[in-house]
Amino acid sequence: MATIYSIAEHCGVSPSTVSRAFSRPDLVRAEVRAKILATAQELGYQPNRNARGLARGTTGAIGLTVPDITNPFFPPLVRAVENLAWHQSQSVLLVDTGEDLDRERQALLRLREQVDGIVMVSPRAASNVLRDALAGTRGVLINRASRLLPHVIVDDAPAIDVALGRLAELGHERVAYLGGPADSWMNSRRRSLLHATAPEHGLEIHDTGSYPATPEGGRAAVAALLDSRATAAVAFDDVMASGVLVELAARGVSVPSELSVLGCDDVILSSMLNPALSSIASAPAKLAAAALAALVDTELAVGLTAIPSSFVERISTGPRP
Amino acid sequence: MATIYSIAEHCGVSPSTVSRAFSRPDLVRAEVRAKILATAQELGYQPNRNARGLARGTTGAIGLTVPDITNPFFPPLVRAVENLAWHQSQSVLLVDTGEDLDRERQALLRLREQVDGIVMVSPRAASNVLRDALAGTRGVLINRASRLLPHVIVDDAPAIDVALGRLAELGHERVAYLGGPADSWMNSRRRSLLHATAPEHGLEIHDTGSYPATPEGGRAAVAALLDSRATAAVAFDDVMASGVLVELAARGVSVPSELSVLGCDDVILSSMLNPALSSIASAPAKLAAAALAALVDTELAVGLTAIPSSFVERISTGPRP
DNA sequence: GTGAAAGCGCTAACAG
DNA sequence: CTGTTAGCGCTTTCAC
Repeated sequence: MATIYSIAEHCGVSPSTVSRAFSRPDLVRAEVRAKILATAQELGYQPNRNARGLARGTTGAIGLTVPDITNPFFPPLVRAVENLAWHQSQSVLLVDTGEDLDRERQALLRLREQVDGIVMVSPRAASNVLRDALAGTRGVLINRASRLLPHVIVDDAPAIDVALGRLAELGHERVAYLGGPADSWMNSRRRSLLHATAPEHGLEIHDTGSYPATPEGGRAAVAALLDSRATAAVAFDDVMASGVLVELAARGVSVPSELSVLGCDDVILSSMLNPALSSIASAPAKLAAAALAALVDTELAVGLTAIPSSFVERISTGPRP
Repeated sequence: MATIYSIAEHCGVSPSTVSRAFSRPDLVRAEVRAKILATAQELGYQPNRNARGLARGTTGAIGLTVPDITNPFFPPLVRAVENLAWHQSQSVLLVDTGEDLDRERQALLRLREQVDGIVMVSPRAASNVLRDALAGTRGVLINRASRLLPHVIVDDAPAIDVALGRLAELGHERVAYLGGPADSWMNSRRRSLLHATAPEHGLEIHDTGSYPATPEGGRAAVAALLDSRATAAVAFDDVMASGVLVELAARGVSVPSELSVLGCDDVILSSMLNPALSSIASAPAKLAAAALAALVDTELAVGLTAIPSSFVERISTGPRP
């Protein structure tokens, strides 16, 4: 394997010069540098990251923890993080915590030794636990406020405002909120935004309770939804909403003519459903970019970056029956 | 930060003893070991992986490249790989190549320096390019045969046999195959399996051509499908099939009463669709396990591990109209 | 500009 | 069983 030594020998210079040619090119005479880079190329040299990391105290990698990559909300986020990291020559260490708080903590302990910073999606863990597990390693929370850690969240306010406005325009008066997991930060957030925004549009919000953020959760919520006499429903996320659509179809309730349904997150899935789901869209690429920025920007010691969401109207929403 | 030196000092032993206490516990007297482990715990010691990697020539990480993690086929696979790796104290470096062959090659060059082995999902790249980029680093291909690299593929034969048998039983005679990307290995494989298996069930396969493996690809395939006068259609994958369902609904063709539709891969999505999609299921967890095993098992120098698939019948398939 | 030398934290012979 | 001694490949003063 090519090392700076083999290159040095090849070029008749010292290893330090080769090292400089890569890390501080300006400190090396142009022709020497050119020669070094050329033979590096030729020998297929790739710096050994362990060695570099050991010497520099840095790793060239960032950690990314998600609760369940199988949830369609995450892949676009992971993809965006990976992409951005790639372009800054960083690698991404991914860990799927399986919604297991203890495993999540373990993962942070393990990751913090091998990365320069960690992006965490953790809707449930107590943030002091996270802070302690990080032990000084830079960490950024996604979609979760915290007084202890920098965080980046999608701000659903604008989209919720638009969505409710649109529902009002369509003649709806009573809107049900099909809640997600009670301990999820985004769930509380969405619920309170709905309640806060509804009056401005002359709408009434009816809470149907908390359900798992799964298709089954959505199906289970339908009974309460039908009882509520609401003419439109907002589900905690699109995955739940998919279950709602399935269950409504099974019960012969047609969407949107008898009932309007909207989801949140606008995952890829939403446009594949039948009827295509109207949704409150987060912007995963922006979330990722903000998170990565916050990982570096120490100004933002414990700050918040908010990414505005938008409302995507498809065909699961229509006029009040 | 705690190191083996601080622990050694703390315990009045030499650094090497501390090192052994972790890597070769049997070589250290029990009480000494206990003391070391205790103070390690107390000091919050975590071995520095760069140092360890440098000294051992090993990294404790494996690479995983996927073409597009946003495709629902991949998250369960990624999850399974990550999970298994976790339990063997390995980390996973993920890279999403964005279906870009050149970027994929770059990624391998970069990864090979920082991992002990690479699991690649690469339906298109020439396998000699992959082999060269690996430059000796152990690499395993998923869902793609190769004479140059060890590989693990799902063997669709059993499930296709069952599925076609079932279609025959339901009275179908003419089945359309809605092909995926022409250069995808799995696409050719599925097509030939269908053609090979159909006669045994008295079925005729009609190829409708190649389409992108996207919902739009599926929608686009519908025209040819309807022209084909087939009464059942197998799509290259579930994502395409979702588009087929959408387009059929738009055209007022009802599934399964007028046309049966099946997908491949059985991604999570499939059960959320309306009607729920019958699908030829790969077993991502088994794929992952086999791939990881193949990464270690040098016996399997350039071998093949086949994972049998199964047929999941939902409600998009029914009797011939 | 460039080289020599020390060291990042850990492992792995090699002696005892 | 345990300590001593070299490195692993790269970065980084400090001289020249």
